[in-house]
Amino acid sequence: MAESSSRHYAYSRKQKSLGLLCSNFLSMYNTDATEFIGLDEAAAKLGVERRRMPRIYDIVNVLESVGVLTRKAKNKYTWKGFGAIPKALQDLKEEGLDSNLKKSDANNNAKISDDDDEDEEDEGLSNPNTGSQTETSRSSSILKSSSLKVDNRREKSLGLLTQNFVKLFLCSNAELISLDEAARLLLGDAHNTSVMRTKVRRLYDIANALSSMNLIEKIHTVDTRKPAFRWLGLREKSENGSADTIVLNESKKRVFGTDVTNISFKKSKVDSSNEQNTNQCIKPQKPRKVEILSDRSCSEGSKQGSKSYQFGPFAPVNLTKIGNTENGAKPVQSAFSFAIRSEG
DNA sequence: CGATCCCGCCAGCAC
DNA sequence: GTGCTGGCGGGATCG
Repeated sequence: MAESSSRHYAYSRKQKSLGLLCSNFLSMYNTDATEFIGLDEAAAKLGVERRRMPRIYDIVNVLESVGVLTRKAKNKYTWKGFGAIPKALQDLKEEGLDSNLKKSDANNNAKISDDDDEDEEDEGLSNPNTGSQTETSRSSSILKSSSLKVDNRREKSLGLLTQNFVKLFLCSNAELISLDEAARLLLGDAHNTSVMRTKVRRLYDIANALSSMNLIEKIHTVDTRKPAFRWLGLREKSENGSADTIVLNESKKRVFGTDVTNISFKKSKVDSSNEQNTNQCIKPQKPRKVEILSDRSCSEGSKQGSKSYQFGPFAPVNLTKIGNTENGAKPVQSAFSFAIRSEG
């Protein structure tokens, strides 16, 4: 139905992309009338074949990680809506910061060069609102050496990876994060290509889903080949939203891999095949124009007073720039101890 | 068993 | 051509 207007080709991968599917999913359910969601029903309405059911699971897992959904039972979810995102993000942020503080507490607070990057407990990653918990092995101590088999899958789940990815933004002063650096941070460091590639692959899925929610946005730098993602969070823009200009001052201009000297903006996927969606408070896929100046002291912090969860001036530590993104790859000190997990 | 969903091959597509 | 993107589905795991 209704092929994309920009290209006249019959088939385009973008029509089946995860991001578009996520947008359609949100458009369909982003109404206060929504209460429960059945996955079979959702798949049928969205025209998703049985074979591509895993894509539905992918989306749902990402949405659940930011509080939009809550798994109720098999094939059944409760719709929380975008209004639940701030709380979920706040919890995520606290978890991330708390995890970092505990980690660096042992040593002096000056440096964080932790030798052992495999001791961190995985609690603190439990999902925020757990009305009726059935599992959540909250072993808040080091006595979790028995049920490794069960936790192993959870550690690699898309949902957990999503939360850790979001924490990267919430708990750091980084303005932009590329998927490579995110993968490197989330893995610890120095991994073989295979593991990295797999992790990056998952991050693509997550980033696309988060982009469709406008929580993040893709940015292309002119220097490097690789793009990065910028955290948008929940910002209430004027509904007009015409050519918002966002200015980054000098201090925020640090990226994980690269200097942000010139940034060309690029509108992420977003095609027009998506028909009219409801005029809710938050609609997926809004075009945005961003311009980044070289240096200009904008109003620091306190972007919006009413909302919280914006970048704090604090930030853990040493998330300064890495030397080079290329294979010279300085192993960044793992400031995010919550995410590090060395499988083996 | 069916429901979930992790993994990574390999093709599409933007430079 | 290079290499970033990401559809796709096999197969492992869960309940």
